[in-house]
Amino acid sequence: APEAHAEAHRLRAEDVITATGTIRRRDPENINPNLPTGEIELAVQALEILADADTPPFPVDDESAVNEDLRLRHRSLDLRRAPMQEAIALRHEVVKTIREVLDDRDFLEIETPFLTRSTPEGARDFLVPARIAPGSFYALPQSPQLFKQLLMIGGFERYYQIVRCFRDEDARADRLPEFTQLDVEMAFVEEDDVLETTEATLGEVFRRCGLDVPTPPWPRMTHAEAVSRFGSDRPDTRFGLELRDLGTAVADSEFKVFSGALEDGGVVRGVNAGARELPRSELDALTELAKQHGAKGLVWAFVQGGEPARPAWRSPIAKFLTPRETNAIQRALEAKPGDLLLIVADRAPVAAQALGALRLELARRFDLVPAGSHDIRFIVRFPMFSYDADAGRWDAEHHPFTAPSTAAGEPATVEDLTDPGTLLSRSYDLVLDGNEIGGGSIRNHRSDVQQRVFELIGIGPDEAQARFGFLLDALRYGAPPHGGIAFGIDRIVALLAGRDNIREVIAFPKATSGGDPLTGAPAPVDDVQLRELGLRLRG
RNA sequence: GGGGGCGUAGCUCAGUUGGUUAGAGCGCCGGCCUGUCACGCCGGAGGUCGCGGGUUCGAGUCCCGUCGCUCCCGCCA
Repeated sequence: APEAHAEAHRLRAEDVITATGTIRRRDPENINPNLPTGEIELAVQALEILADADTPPFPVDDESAVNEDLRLRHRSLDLRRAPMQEAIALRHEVVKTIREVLDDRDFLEIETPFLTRSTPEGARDFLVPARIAPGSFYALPQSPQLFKQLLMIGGFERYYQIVRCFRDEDARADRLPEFTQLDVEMAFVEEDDVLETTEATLGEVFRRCGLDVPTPPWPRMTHAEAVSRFGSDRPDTRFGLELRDLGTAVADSEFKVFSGALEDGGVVRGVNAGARELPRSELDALTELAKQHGAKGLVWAFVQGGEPARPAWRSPIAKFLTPRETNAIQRALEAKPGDLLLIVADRAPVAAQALGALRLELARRFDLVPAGSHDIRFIVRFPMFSYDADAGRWDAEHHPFTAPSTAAGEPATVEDLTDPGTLLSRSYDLVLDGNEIGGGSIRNHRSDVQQRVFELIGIGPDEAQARFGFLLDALRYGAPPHGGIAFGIDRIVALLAGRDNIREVIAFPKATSGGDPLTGAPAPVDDVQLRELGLRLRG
């Protein structure tokens, strides 16, 4: 209609309208194969503008790259864009699938408190000042760990919850101060029961969302193997560049960097980066990366051709090594002429982390991950404790409620709990393409074992009672063997959606700073509120 | 707490060894256009160069500080 046509001239981007008319086929010359609706059109008889829109601060389309801070400050506009619509819908599909599978298996979704008690240990707690008890604080949960154990003791043998958790620590691309996890706990189970439930649940999620991972059961790899071969407890196994030990090859070396590291109880390890010609500047960048991960330095060497007149290596340290040593290193790394070798001599964990990081960097730089390939595996048999040199004591590697096991992998009894350094734990992580997407453990259901674990990490009976008394008390009244696992929903959805940070799959995420650009939180509060809480600000 | 990157028009960016009046594309505004669908054509507006200080005859450019965003180390039981 002419009136509608005239009205349509007033329309601007993002106006909200109703249009009434007749759907009809387009004339053949007007068909647009690029549109889903390209074969039809609406002949408008009446047009009403329900709300007109100011010019948006950025293009509300699918392809324009826009500064993320701006997007977050106008999130309602940003959410209109197809990538966000798709990500949020995918997120819904993921949690819906999880609920269906677990419901079929007779799990109950049970809520646990958000206002709870601070148990400093691990991450920093978010605190909420308590009006009812000035000077005291609630803490937001870092996870429902203790509550779900109480549910097991309380006779709910299959629990899950899709739940927000809070940790007051600095953010990362895959980590924000508040995040969502799928929390699962089961009674009368051992490791394989939890892992099988995981395979059933996430296997179905991946199947429905079109992620091509192997059919369960998924591979299990020990923590020791992961660190040894890939320099990481969340190895990306989709490409080679595996780490090799060179300790034997350089055992008697005159080269002080190698011999010194070995004498100090450290290691000399290396990776064969393959036939790559890197300029000095990029080798320096790799050295810098190794240093950033704690290594004192990085040795690089190009293996030369076989001509007798040429030295074996082009490398700053070539002159410090005997032909026997360079040959032994080459054998250990299966090196061929032209290969670039990267070697780190340091304490074992440092060498692993540095070489593991170099390995990932090389994969990025040379695009070594086959397109469309995915790998999923459980990492099992973690160390139970790690020694904190600064604090001079042992810490639980996973958390102190994890059940220990002997070096042979058998469940540990109180009598076994003597040398913290040799103990493993009954814990497991789930790793997808080099990303940790979940982790859990079999717990201590015997209070004597639990008490002993606390002792080993320096928490005496009185302190344990003060902080975790409600759990220890409950354990005394007969607790079933139990264990569980928790998964990072944000990470899983981000991986499924192919996004490189979790903010892209959260409707209203915090920024990396921890602040919320949308609402301006955190923000000061007025004196009346502070007074009610019995708080006064310093300064 | 530490290191790297970014910050110039509404958006995305360019801006040389410091040098006249800071540019482009898109968007926006006005005009023309009844078959467009990344429309087209003509015209126009729009900039505290994140902020503060310094060096200099002169600073978007160099120096110091600071704020914001981001990636990483530390941290994340």
